[in-house]
Amino acid sequence: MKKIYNNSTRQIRYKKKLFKARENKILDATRALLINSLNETVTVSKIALYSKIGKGTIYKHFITKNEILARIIIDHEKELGKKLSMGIKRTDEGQPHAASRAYFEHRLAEPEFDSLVQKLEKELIGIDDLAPQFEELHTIRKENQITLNSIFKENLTKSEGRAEVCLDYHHFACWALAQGAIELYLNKSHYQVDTEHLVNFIIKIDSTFGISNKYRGAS
Amino acid sequence: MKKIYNNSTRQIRYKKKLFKARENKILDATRALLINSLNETVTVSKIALYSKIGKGTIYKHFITKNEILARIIIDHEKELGKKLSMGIKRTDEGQPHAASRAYFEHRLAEPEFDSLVQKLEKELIGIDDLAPQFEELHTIRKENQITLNSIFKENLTKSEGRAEVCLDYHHFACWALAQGAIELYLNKSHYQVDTEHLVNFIIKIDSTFGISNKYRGAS
Amino acid sequence: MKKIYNNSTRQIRYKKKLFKARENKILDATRALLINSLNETVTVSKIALYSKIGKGTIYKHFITKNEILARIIIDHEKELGKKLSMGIKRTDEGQPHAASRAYFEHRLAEPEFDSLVQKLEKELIGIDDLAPQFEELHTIRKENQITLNSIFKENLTKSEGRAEVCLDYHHFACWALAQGAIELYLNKSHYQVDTEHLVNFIIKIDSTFGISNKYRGAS
Amino acid sequence: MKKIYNNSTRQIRYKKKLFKARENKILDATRALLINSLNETVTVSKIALYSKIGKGTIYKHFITKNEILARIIIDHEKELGKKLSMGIKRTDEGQPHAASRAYFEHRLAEPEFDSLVQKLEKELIGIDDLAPQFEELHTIRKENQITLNSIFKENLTKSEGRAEVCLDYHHFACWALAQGAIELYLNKSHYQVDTEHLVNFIIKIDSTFGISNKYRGAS
DNA sequence: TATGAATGAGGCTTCATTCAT
DNA sequence: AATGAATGAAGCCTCATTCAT
Repeated sequence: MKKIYNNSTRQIRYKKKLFKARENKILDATRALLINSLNETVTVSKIALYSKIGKGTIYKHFITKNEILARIIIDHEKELGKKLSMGIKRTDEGQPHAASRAYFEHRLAEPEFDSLVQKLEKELIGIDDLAPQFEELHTIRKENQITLNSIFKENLTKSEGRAEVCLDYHHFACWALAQGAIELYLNKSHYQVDTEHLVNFIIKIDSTFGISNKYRGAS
Repeated sequence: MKKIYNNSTRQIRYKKKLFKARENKILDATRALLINSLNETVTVSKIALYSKIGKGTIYKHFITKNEILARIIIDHEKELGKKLSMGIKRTDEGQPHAASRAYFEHRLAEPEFDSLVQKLEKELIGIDDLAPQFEELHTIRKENQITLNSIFKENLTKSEGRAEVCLDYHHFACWALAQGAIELYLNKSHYQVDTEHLVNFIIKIDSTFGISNKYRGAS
Repeated sequence: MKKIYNNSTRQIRYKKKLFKARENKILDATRALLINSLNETVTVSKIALYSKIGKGTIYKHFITKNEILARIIIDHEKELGKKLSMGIKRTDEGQPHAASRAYFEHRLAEPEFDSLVQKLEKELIGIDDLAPQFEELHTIRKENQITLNSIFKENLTKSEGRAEVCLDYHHFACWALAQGAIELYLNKSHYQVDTEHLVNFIIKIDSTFGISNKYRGAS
Repeated sequence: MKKIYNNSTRQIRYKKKLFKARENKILDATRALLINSLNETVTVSKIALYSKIGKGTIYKHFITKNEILARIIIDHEKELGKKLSMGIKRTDEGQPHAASRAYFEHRLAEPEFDSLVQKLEKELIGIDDLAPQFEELHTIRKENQITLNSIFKENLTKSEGRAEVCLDYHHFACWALAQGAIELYLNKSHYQVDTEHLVNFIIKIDSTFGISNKYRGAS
C-alpha cells in the first residue's frame, strides 16, 4: 500500500514539476520574444512556437495572453523584492549602500527589459480582468517601497537628523533616477555615451541622495 | 489678367490653409483620443470620427497611421524646443533657472501625455518606414540637448569651474529626473502623495543640480 | 447648384441601395448555407466566401455573427406577418380560411428552413447582446398572434357562440400543429409518406379547428 | 481452483457493474448539464468535471462526444417505448387513454429536455460516424410508432369503422401536437398562460383525436 | 486502467489601408 | 479633392481528441 502511495505522490510531484517547468518555459519564451522583437507584436502563436509548447497548452497555464504579460511584470517586481532583501542583509553586514545598489542593479541590469515591463504595465492598466493581478503588483511594490524606505531611514538617523525631509520623497527621487537612467540608457537618439560610466554616476548620485544639505529647503 | 492670377494664388493659399488646418485637426483629434482612451486602442476610424474628417482624407495627409503618431512625437519635441528658447530668453533677462524650469514644465504639464508619447516612441522604434521621422526626431532632440547644455555651461562657469564633470551627464540626469517624475506622477500604486508638492520638489532638485559638491566625485 | 445637389443625393441613394443589396446578399448567403450545410457549422468565413463579400465588410452590416442569425429569425417572423395580412385581405374578400392557410403555408413552404430558424432561436436565446433583437422578435410575434386571433374570433362569432373556449388556446393549438407538421415533414425516421397530402390534411384540420364540439369540454 | 474462477468472474462482473455505473454517471452528468446550461456549450471537460470522471476515461466509454449525445437521444426514445408499453398494459386494464397519455406525459414531463433532445437530433443528423446510432434510433422510433398505431386502431374499430383515414396520419397528428405543445410550453414570447392548463387541454384534444367526424373529409 | 495535460485546427473579430464614387 | 464602404491578414481563444504517466 505504501508503495502505491509513494508511487502516486511521486507521480503527482513529478507532474507538478513538469507543469511548473512548462510555465517557466512559456514565461521565458515570452520574455525573450518581448526583448528580441521590439517592433513586431508578440503573439500567442509566436510564444507557442518559440517555447515549443502547444497554443492550447498555454491557455491551461494562463487564462489570457494578458495574464502572461501581467505575470512577467509581477515576477520582475518580486525579483526586485528578493534582491532588496539580500541587499539589506549585506548592508547589515557592513556594506553601506548595498541595498540601494541592489535596487539600481536590478533595474539597470537589463534596461531593455525593465523598459519593456514598464511599457507593458502602461498597456495593461485599466484592463478589467487584470484587476487582481494589479492589486498583487501594487501590494508587492508597496512592500518594496517600505523596504527601501527603511534603508533611508537608517541612513538619515545616522547622519545629523534631518527627519523633516519627507521619507517617501527620497524613495520617489531614487525611483525617478532609476527610471530616467533606464530611458537614458536605451534612448538611441542621445550622443553615444559610455553608459556603464553613466549608470555608475547615477548610482552614486543616488547613494548620497537625501544627504546633501542642498535639498533641505526643497521638501 | 493680374486679378485672375491673384485670384488663383489666393485660392491656392486658401486651400493650403484649409489643408494645414485639417492636418492640425487630425493631430489634435489623435492627441485627444490618445489621452482619453488610455486602455482602448486609438484606431484610424476613431480619429476620422473624432476629427470629423473622412478616413480616406486622413490618408491624403499621412501615408500611414504610424506617421501620424510619429508626427505627434516630433511635435512634442519641437514644442519643447520652443519653450527652451523662450526660457533662455527669460534667463538672459534675469530669471536664473527659467530655462531648465521650462524643460520640466513642458514635460510635467501633462504627464499623461508625455508618458504616452514615450510609449509611442518605444512602439514605433524599429519600424522601417519611419526611419526619416526618427532621424528628424533625433535631430531636434540633439538641438534641444545642446540648448540645455548651454544653460548648464553658463551656470558652471559662473560657479567655481568644475569643467571636469562631463556636461552631458548633467543633461542626462536632468532628463532622468523628469522622466522619473512623470512616471511617479502617474503611478497609481504608490502611497497617495501631494503630487504638486513632489513635482516642485523635483524641479527644485534639478534647479540646483550639478552645483552640489557632492557629485564631484561621481563623474 | 441644383445639379450638384441632385448629384450628391443621387449618389447617396445609389450607395444606400448598394449597401442594402449587400446586406441582403449576406442574409441570402447565410440562409442558403444554413439550409445546405446541415451538419457543418456555418462560419462567417463561409458566409463571406459564398456571398462574395469580404469578411470585414460583413461586420460593417452586422456587429456580430449572431446578429445575422437573429436577423434571419426576425425576417422570417416579419414575412409571416405580411402573409397573414394578405391572407386576412383575401378572407375579407370571401376566401374563408385564407388567413390561417397563409400561416401554415408560410411555415410549411420550406419546412427545413422553418425548422432551422427554430433551432437558431433555441441557440441564440439567452445571449445577452441579443436582448434587443429578441425583444423585437417577440413584439412582432405578439402582433402576429393578435392578427391570428382576430381571425378565430370572427370564425367563432359566426358559428354558434362558444366564447368559453379560450381564444389564445386556438392560436396555440394552431401553432402547435404547424410546429408538429414541420418536424414531421422533416423527420427522416418516419415511414415515407406523401408529405404534401399530409400537409393538406393538417391544414384542413386546423381550418376547422376550434369549431368542433368535441373540444368544448377541453378548455 | 474453482474458487479462483469464481473470484475472477465475480471480479469481472463487479468491474462490468462499475463500468456500467460510470457510463450512467457520464450520461446523467451530460443530461444535467444540457438542461442547466441552456446558452453555454456543454463541453467534454465540463462533463468530466461534473461527473467526476476523468476526461480520458470518458473516451473509454464513448469514442466521440457526439456518441454521448446520440446515446442520450436514443435513451429518451427507449424510455418512451417503455412508458408506452406500460400505458398499453393499463389500457388493457381498463384505462381507455392511458397509452396515448403516456406518450404525452413522457414528452411533456420535462419539456426543456425534450426540446433539447430535438435540437441535438437536428445537429447530429448527417454526421457520418453516427449512422449506426441513427439507424438504431429510427428502429426504436418505428417500433414506438407501431405501438401507438395499435392503440388508435383499437380505438377506431371500437368506433364506427373509419378505416379510410390513414392510420399513420393519426400518429403524426398526435406527434405534431406534442411537438407543438412542447415548443409552446417553452416559448417565452407568447402571452403568459397557465401552461399546465394548456397542456391538459392539448392532451385532451389528442385523446379524442381521430374520432371527430370533422376530419373525415380531410384525409 | 484512469487520468488530465497537451495539442492545434478552426472560429470570431479588429483594423490599417485601398479604391470607386 | 473628400469620402467611407470594402477588404483580408492577423490576432485571440475554445474545445474535441490524443497520449504519456
